[in-house]
Amino acid sequence: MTTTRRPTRQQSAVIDALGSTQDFTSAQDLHAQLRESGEKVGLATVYRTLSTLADSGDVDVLRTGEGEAVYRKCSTGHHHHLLCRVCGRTVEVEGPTVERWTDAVAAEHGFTDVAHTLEIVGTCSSCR
Amino acid sequence: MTTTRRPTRQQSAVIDALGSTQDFTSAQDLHAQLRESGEKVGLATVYRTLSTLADSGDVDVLRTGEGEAVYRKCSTGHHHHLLCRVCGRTVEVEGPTVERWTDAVAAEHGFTDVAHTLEIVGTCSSCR
DNA sequence: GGCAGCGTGAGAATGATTGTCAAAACAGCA
DNA sequence: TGCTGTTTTGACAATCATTCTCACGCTGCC
Repeated sequence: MTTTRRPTRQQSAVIDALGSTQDFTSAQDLHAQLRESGEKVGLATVYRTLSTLADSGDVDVLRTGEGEAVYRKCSTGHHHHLLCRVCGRTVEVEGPTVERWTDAVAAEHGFTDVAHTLEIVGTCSSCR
Repeated sequence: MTTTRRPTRQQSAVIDALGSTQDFTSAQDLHAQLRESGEKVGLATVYRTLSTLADSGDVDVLRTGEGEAVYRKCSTGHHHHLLCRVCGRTVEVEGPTVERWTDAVAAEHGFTDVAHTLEIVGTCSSCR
């Protein structure tokens, strides 16, 4: 993967399937979905494509309470997730405060090219 | 589990081990740690104890990026890590700002029993 | 002592994810 | 168009955390 290549049929299928919903979807579900719609894509390929996309920041990844990785297309803007530990519901939140703080702290310690991940887990009002 | 019972030796060992650090610790690590310190506790028991504690809300659980469950004794005052992506050096940082912000955001969305993870990755001054 | 009930632990089972490797698809070139 | 080296794919095996199973031992009670 030295250069940017045109996505293959399988990769496009994965991306399309992911784009067809707003929800977080697991690799397994995505694979089953592709199967049903007639696309022949191997499970390993689904995983490979997803992790590549995740690496390049084109999709969001997080873990459900059961430890399953779930993915969602969401390219615009950097944001964080508020996750319910009971029902798995997620809320997207933005935090200029945090962005500024992390940058400041990193700079203070001489770090550059800073990236960060922040995940908030709690119990949502309906699962109380 | 109809009545509250006195914790067994094994359960106490797990609780103590968990209490001996501020960090989130995986069940596997906890088990290894107990082994090293001479406590004979089965892995299954570590898992059982941890999930019981988690259920009763005595510990926080969340998932690492690798899908490992990590546990921490519920308390305030923890820190985050600033990680150099080149040399792997880590710096511990504290952030009342972030703590306050996450709590506020969570509350705003009706979330309770909030925990969070924040990791900052960058390039440190010597690896520039 | 003897019995009942629960916690324990070794190892098997499970399920998601990753690794392996031969075959297929593809790009560039003659 | 046919050839060749490279990349991607996919069936399957391997891995790893976690959960399940079930015989065994401990504790309290008669």
